[in-house]
Amino acid sequence: MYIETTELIRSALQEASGEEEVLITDGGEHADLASTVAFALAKKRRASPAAIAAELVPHLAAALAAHGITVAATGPYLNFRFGPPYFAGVVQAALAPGYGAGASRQVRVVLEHTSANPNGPLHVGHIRNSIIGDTLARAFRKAGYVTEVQYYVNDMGRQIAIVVWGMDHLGIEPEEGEKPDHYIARVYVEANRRIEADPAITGEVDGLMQQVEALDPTTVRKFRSVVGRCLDGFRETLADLATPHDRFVWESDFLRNGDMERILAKLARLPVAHQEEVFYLDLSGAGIENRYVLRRSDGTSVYAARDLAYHLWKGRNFSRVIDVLGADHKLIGAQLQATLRLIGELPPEIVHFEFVSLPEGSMSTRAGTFIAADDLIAETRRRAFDEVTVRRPELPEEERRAIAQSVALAAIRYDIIRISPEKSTVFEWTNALDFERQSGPYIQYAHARACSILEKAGDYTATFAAESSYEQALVRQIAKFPAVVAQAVDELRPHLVATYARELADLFNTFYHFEPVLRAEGATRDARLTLVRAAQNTLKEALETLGIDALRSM
RNA sequence: GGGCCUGUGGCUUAGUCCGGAUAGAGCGCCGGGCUUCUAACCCGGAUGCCGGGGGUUCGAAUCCCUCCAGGCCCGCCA
Repeated sequence: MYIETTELIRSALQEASGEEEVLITDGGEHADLASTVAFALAKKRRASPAAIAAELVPHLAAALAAHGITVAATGPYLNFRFGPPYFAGVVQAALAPGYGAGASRQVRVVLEHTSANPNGPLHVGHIRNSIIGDTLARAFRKAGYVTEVQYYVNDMGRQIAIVVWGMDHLGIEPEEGEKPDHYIARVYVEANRRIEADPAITGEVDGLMQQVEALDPTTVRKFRSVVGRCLDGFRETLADLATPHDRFVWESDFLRNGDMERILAKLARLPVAHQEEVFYLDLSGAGIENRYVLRRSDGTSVYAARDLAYHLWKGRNFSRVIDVLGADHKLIGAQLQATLRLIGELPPEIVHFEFVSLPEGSMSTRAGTFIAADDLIAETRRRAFDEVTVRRPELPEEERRAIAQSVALAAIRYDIIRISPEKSTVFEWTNALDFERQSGPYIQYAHARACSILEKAGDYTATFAAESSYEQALVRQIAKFPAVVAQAVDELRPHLVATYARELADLFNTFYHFEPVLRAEGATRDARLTLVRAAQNTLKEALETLGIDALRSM
């Protein structure tokens, strides 16, 4: 309704002004929609913007009256107000299950996120990747795209070789009940310590890497075992965060199936290819001065070579390829894109997010200075449980536990997704554990309140009217949901959904605070209940797009 | 040194791509509201030369130039 109405006004403006670009902006408190086209026309027509605006009004009014839209000029601004048909239409649309979805389209999208090295547990930096990626994937699906989510498993890198060396030489055993990824981190940290003390070990690690590249069965088995164990740990964490993957793609598969050799052979024939000790590409033609090294002097391939094969495969099997990567991958991402473009393959669209650090400095798996996602989840659940127990002591423990789990997930996901990806952040416990305004639980709470009102209401007749300014403000926000989903997808900015949901909760809270629903009578009661239902459904759809449970009670 | 990202009240942040009407919000602070639909809530108040400077424009947080500060990258790691 919002999108359609905007288009209606756009064409009316184009018609009336003769301009292609009609400068539509949000009307704020002045209007539902506004246009500043009069400023642009002022120069051409050598008249004052206000006079031009006033002159356009009758033409616009005539064109839009049938749709219940009124027009007024406030100085140079053309202000449009949507009428009762709009408000009624919005509420009606918002009652439908799945509100906000775009028309389903036959575009296959592959979205890669997280893809952390399996050398230690996921930490609070990694899960920014998971949460941005997963929210984006949910938005894509909501917008109507067929979306497959993949995790690219780096199962043959140096880090893994270091863990394998540690397994063979250090005799570190898992502790009772220790998650495998945490155990592997201990081995990795200790192995690195040994390497620092005795650089000769690096030679042994190199040997392991050569053996795995040569597909030596024993070495391959060792690598697989380490990676598989770590991944088992990741899967638990990712399940806790509700950031699932449809497929885990193993890097070494592209070595085994020959894809990597094929693309390297193809690239070797390019004029930008150079073989001096190492095999590299000169991408200065694409504005990238750094050498893009694909093969070491000992003949083994580097990560970038396998990644090229992986992306070639994705590009040939999907019509859009999206990667969520840390900002530290910007250079290698640009090199990957440039190379694929060079050979006429589909390059990935990359969403980069900036670093998460700790107040005391940056996080490092190797140094053991990180906050594990598992610890964050456990602590947040504890806090949430205490909170639920204080508020709802009458509920059985099992139910409080279940609510706490959803609340904790909401707090964690929202705390991360609300921030624009390009902003670097510092992880603070107090922020992560905040369940008040501008938090996930705050939005969940608004939804639960709506559910509670509806439950107590019993039967009512759906009635579409938005009388008060509180009701209208709420309807205006409800109307924008489909546009917000579409925009989040178009611009690859999932945090727009987070901002939207919070504003929706704000407006709903204000509305029901001032407008009694259950105590209203007759048609007013019906209309308010209908609006509560529309708001509840929109909140639910928005929360689910954010990967947050829309609790009916909390 | 070069490249990319960021700089908005004490703190966290939306808005910046696509320039418009008094820059939104949360935390914290001050003051109010629970015999009334769950107070994880609501209402009111104080706090901003939108990093500095220059420019473009009728109009700049938003575009351009420049300087400053912070983060990241510049590996035969991933």
